[in-house]
Amino acid sequence: MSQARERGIPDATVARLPLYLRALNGLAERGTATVSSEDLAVAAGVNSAKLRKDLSHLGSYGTRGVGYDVQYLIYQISRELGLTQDWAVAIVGVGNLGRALANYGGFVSRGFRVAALFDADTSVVGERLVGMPVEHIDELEDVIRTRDISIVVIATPAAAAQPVADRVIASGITSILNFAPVVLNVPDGVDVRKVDLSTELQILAFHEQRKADRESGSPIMAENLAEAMDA
Amino acid sequence: MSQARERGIPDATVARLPLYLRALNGLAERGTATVSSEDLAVAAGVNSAKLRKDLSHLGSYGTRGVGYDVQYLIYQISRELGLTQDWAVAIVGVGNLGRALANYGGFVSRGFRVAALFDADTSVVGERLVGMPVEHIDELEDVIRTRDISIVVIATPAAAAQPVADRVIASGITSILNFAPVVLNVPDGVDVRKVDLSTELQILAFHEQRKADRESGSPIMAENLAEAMDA
DNA sequence: CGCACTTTGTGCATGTCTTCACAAAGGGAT
DNA sequence: ATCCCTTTGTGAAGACATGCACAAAGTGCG
Repeated sequence: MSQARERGIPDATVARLPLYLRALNGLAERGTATVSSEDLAVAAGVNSAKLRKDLSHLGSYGTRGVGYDVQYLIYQISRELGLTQDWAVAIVGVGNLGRALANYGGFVSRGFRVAALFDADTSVVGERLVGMPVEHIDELEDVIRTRDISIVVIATPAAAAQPVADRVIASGITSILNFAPVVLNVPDGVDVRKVDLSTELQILAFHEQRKADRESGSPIMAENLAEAMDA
Repeated sequence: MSQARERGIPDATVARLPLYLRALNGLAERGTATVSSEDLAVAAGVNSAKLRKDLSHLGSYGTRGVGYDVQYLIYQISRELGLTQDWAVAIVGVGNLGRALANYGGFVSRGFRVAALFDADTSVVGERLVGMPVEHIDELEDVIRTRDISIVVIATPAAAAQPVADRVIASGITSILNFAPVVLNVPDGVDVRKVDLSTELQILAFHEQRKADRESGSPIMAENLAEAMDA
């Protein structure tokens, strides 16, 4: 049995568990009862050895010669990720992105509940969205405490992000999902995850450029030497 | 000098270059002419040794005893990321998320231009957004070719994402930014980057749960829950 | 010029992540 | 019960990433 359930799941593994969970939910919907690491790995788009090692960090939940019980594995991963409880989430900033997030089905479905919406713009305050009224940012501290919010999503313009972060941290929040394109300055013990649209595009552009270079470009590359000389 | 500009910048480095670029742009706006690796590292939220090693992969652009010239470094990173040219981007799926993306200032500002918007819903087609009409998804292949689109952003519902991916790849696209919560199946040579809202939340929940466990919790409880589930 | 000071660029050690490859474990058929 | 087949869980090796610590390189002052 070894040290399977000792605390300390690698970050890289934690980052992939949601992926496995989604693949498993897909299988469950199609009525699949058990799945091998090989099949699940394909569904999740990873290498099967990696998948097995990842799952081994949670415990020994497979059956040799058979595979993993889909429902049981869903439960185990959900529990490990903390999705067997409900997390109350607040969204700050109700622009297009905030609306997209609020409407996003995946939020509500599994473990997360949008419990508050905030904006600084008084022409938006009062509007109802997914059954919730948009509240003024002045209510932030009160609402976080009274509604037991534990995760805050920042979807404000860049300039507003740091002040909002400071305020929610002062109210006891230690988990922030930041969509604003700034590096948030936070004290130890506060987790910030950043989702950045333009960063992702820039990484794509880098690879796209390299592909273009490879095709038409560098005379130094051996494959192209012959053609370069023909010209 | 050594082998600075040989091809092969580590992925981890590429992923951080956009971060440095943003920090540098912030400094440039405030009129800073040069910056040390230490100060830039703080602005970008990384370790200064890592920053220097990352930059060393691009070449030797610093001056010992002084630091880096802000404007020059901005140019060098931009060039490496391929931002000195304009990339025509198409957004497929004009729901709240698609609108948020289209309106997002960061897109246009630096190297990227929204050149087409598509949706399958005929009640959305024809609407104008950031000066572009929303076009019907049937036009996808034609527009990609005639407008020289090189990057496609998928912001559709989950079920539509794979068919859209298949079609854009058949039209010659090799760079996709996917916001739909599915693993896209693509041939070799096609780059897909995935942005997943619920994955990020789940990772936060994991860490939040661990913080809670550490304060108040018995580590044995989890084991018992699992057994209760078996019954 | 020479010296003191700053800051880069990098060799090296350390740590983390990935992948291979296989022994051990279970299922099912005869 | 025995054998064969499938599939897990993991030790070990390799690849990759990080961070320390310092020599080399530059600035500017006296």
